[in-house]
Amino acid sequence: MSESTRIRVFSVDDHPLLREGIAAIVNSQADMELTVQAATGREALQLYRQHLPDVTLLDLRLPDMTGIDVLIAIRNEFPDARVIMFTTFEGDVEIQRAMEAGARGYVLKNMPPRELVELIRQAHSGRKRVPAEVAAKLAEHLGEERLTQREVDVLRHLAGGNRNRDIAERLFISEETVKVHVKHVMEKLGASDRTQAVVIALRRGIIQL
Amino acid sequence: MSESTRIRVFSVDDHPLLREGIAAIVNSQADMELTVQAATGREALQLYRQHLPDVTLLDLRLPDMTGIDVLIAIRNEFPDARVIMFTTFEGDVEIQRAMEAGARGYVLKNMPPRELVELIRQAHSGRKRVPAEVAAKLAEHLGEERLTQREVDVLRHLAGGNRNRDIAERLFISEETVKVHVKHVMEKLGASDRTQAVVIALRRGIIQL
DNA sequence: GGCCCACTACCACTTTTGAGGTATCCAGCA
DNA sequence: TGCTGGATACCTCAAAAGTGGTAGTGGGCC
Repeated sequence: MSESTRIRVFSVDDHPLLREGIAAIVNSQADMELTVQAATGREALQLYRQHLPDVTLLDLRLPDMTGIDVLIAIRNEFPDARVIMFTTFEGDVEIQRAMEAGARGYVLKNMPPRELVELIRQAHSGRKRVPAEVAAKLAEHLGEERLTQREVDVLRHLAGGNRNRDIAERLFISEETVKVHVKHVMEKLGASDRTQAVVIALRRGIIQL
Repeated sequence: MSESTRIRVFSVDDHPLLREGIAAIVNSQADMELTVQAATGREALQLYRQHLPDVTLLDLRLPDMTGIDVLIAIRNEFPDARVIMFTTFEGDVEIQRAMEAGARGYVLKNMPPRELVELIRQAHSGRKRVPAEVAAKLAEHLGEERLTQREVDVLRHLAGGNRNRDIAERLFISEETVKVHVKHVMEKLGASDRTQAVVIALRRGIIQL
């Protein structure tokens, strides 16, 4: 296989040791090479433009911005960009948002190297695939109504330990309206009280710690 | 430097790609080598006995047990074991428990490779060191009273969305006693309500999602 | 023996939450 | 145009949470 047909892989992750591992695995394959690496979102955007890689492995948590935002920015400029989200986190909402933003895959970091390179090949050839494990997470909450922006706002304040009255003040609405939002949040998440709502939201990737 | 004086490193982590990265970095050093790897706690204990490595890099989150438990088990059998905790998580309570259990270091996974190998050398030569970043986390809550076992029990039930009455039933105590525990938890964590107490506890590594 | 601490328990009281319901306004859509 | 969904608001009422204080019991420690 000639140089020019190798899949050029771009790795974006703030863990140097993990990038080292990716480099080792990718470069051990005859049909691909790790062309360039980045540790932050800003760096990722800049280097993407410079190198126009074939496949990008993108971490969800970066020091300066979220992987989702990087993904959106890249696909905004380059709609054909083939990006695989590569992360430890498995909240179904994060998976869903990534796929909606045009990710070609969503892989957990504990994935065996063999499967990772296979996914890189699949993403490169245009297929959109996620491992069964990830798909299952997504399927868990398929039919469910998702939270509105306002509800997520209220949820974040809940996590901060604010009383309904305080939330009302901060959002410039009445306490009664806050109660309505809280009620809807609990209903949609299947929580029995605000505390459980926050825990479920954290688990599902709706809010972050 | 002869073969026999190389630092023999043991890596325990359920992320194959990260282990790959550690292997690459460690083996690139003249004075150390990655001798053996494990992906689970059970495996770690078994392989430790077989290989008696000089320095162990131990992940905090493993599929079958916590890294702390593995650390305790190892140091129970081999009190001189030199173990460095190696993890993404930075709750001060987890750091504290690891150091109390006899860890020689506590390193975040986003650490630059150069510093990691330096820490391996330091741990091997008997020094107990943590990076300033980690030490700062520890210092944040130095003088504070820690939660009792019972309080942590109650906290876990809080996170599950249980009412005081339900917690009382499950722990076979009165609801009034539960209230006392909840009050103490909130006081010690500086939380204004049970929801914030749970969020703080998650952030500090007192409970897990 | 005496002391401290964790756990337990009960009482009284206020504040906050959560469950009902109804209703208006506005924007987007069929 | 009429319908729907989201955000807003107000009402009532019961239940739960949170605050304050007092106190017994058993273990461990000086």
